[in-house]
Amino acid sequence: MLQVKHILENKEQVIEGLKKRNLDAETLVQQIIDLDLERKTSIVKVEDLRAEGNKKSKEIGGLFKEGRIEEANAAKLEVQKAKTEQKNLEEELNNIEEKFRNLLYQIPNVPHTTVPSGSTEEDNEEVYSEGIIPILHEGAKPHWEIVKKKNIVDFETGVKITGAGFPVYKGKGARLQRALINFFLDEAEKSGYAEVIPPLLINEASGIGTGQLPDKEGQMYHVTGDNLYLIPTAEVPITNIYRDLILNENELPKKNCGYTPCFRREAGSYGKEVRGLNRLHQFDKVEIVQVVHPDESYQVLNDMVEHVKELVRKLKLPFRILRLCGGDLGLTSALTFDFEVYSTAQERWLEVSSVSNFETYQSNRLKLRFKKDKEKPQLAHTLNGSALALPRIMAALIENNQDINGDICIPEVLQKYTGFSKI
RNA sequence: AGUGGAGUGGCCGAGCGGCUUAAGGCGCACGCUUGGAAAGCGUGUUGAGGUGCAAAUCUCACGGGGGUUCGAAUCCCUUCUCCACUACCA
Repeated sequence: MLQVKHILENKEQVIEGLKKRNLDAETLVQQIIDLDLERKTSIVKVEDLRAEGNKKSKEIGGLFKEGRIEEANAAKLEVQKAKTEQKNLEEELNNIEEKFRNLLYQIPNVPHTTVPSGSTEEDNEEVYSEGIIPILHEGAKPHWEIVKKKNIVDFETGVKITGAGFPVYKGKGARLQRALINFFLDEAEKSGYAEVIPPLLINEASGIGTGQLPDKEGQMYHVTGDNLYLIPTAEVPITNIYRDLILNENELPKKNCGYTPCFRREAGSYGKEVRGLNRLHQFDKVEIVQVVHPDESYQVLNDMVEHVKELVRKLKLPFRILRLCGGDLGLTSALTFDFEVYSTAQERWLEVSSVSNFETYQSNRLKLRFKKDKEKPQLAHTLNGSALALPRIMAALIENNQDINGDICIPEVLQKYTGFSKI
C-alpha cells in the first residue's frame, strides 16, 4: 500500500497518477487525509489519558508502600472511573484505524510516469519485438491437437483426476517440462539469482504482504480447514521471505529465483482463451525476485527484462514486449512489462512473462526495510518477473516448431536437458 | 494427533503483580589508556506511532490476539511456534 506520508505530501500527484488507471481517487484520497487527521486527534486524546493513568498508578504503588492505604484506595476509585472514558476512546481509535487501513488497501499503486493511460490491453504499448514469425506448412495444427496425437499432454485424464485446467504431462511432454524448468533455473543462477524452493501454501499474512489479500481472495484456492492459500505465483512465498526484516544496506540487492507450480482459480474464463495450454488452473513457472535499494529499482527492472529477453531469444521464439497501460496494470505494480510469444498456429500472442517494479507498495505492507549504519530504516523496493511461465512457452514451441511430418523440433538449448531433439 | 514443558533485546539469560526505568553477561560502536594492539575502564547500543520550530517528551511493543487489575514480562483465556514423550507416517 501507499505510504500515508507520501499521500499527504503528494496529494495531487497521487490523484493525477491514479487517473491513468481510470480511477478517480479524489474522494478516496480525501477520505484518507480526513481520517488521518481524525486518527491523530484520537491518538492524542488516548495517549494523554494513558499517560495520566500510568502516572496515577505509579503514585498508588507508592502510597501502598508507605502504608497510606486509605488514600491509595481513594485514588484507585478515581482512576477506575477515568478508565471507562479511556476504553471508549480506545475503541473509537481502533475503529478509525481499521477504517483507515481498509481505505489504504483499496488504493492501488501510483503508475510510473512512463505508464501509458488506457483501459484495456489494446492500449498497452509495444516497446520491443524480436524474431521472425515462421510460416507454417499447409495443415499445421494448434498445439492441443499435436499434444494429443503425440500423447504428451492428456487433458481428459486431468479432468477425471481433478477437473478442467489440470493436465497430465506424459512421457516426452513431462520431460520437456522438466527440461524447461532446469534450463530456466540454470539461466537464473547464471544471472546471480539464488535458488529457493518455497512452500506452496501461504498464510493470510503472506497474502496481505504481497497484495493478493484482501482484494484478490477469489483468485486463489483457499484451504479453509487450515486457512491457507495455494500460491498463485512463487512471488508470494519468495517475497515474503523478507517480510518483517530490516536488512543492512550492504546486503542489497537480494536476488532469488525459484520454480513452483502455481494455482489459479481463473473464475469466469472460458472459450478459446482457455483452450489447451493457454490458461490452466495449475501450471509451472520459474520466478525471479529482487529486493533492492530504491535508487536502483528501475535499473534492476531493466536488468530483469534483459534476462527474460535472453531466455526467449535462446528458445528462438518470436516475441514482443509491452509496457502495460494503466488499466491493465496490476494493483500493486508501478510499472510492468509483459512478454508475449507468438503462437503461430493459433495466430495469436501469448503472455509468458510479466516483469514488475512494485517500488514500496509491497514493502510497506511487508515491513521490508533496510538500514544504513545508524540511519532510520527505510522501505526497500521489490520487483519480480516470470522467467518463465511454462505452458504457453510449450504451446508456442510445439506450434512453431512442428515440421512437415508433424514432429516437434526441440530448440538446441533444451536438447541437453531433454536428451532428445524431436518429439 | 495426544500429553507435558518452553517462548524475554543482535545473541545468551534473570525476573513470575508495583524501587523493572527489563538485572547480569556476550557481541557491536565510540571514547580513554597505548609506540601500536590486547586487556582494562567509561559511554552508547530496538522498532513503530504521536506532540513540538527545536531541545525534548509521551504512547505502544517481553511469540500473536484478547481479558482481569489502579498497575501485567509476571495472573487468566485463546492462538502460533519450538522441545520432550506417546501415536501415526514418506
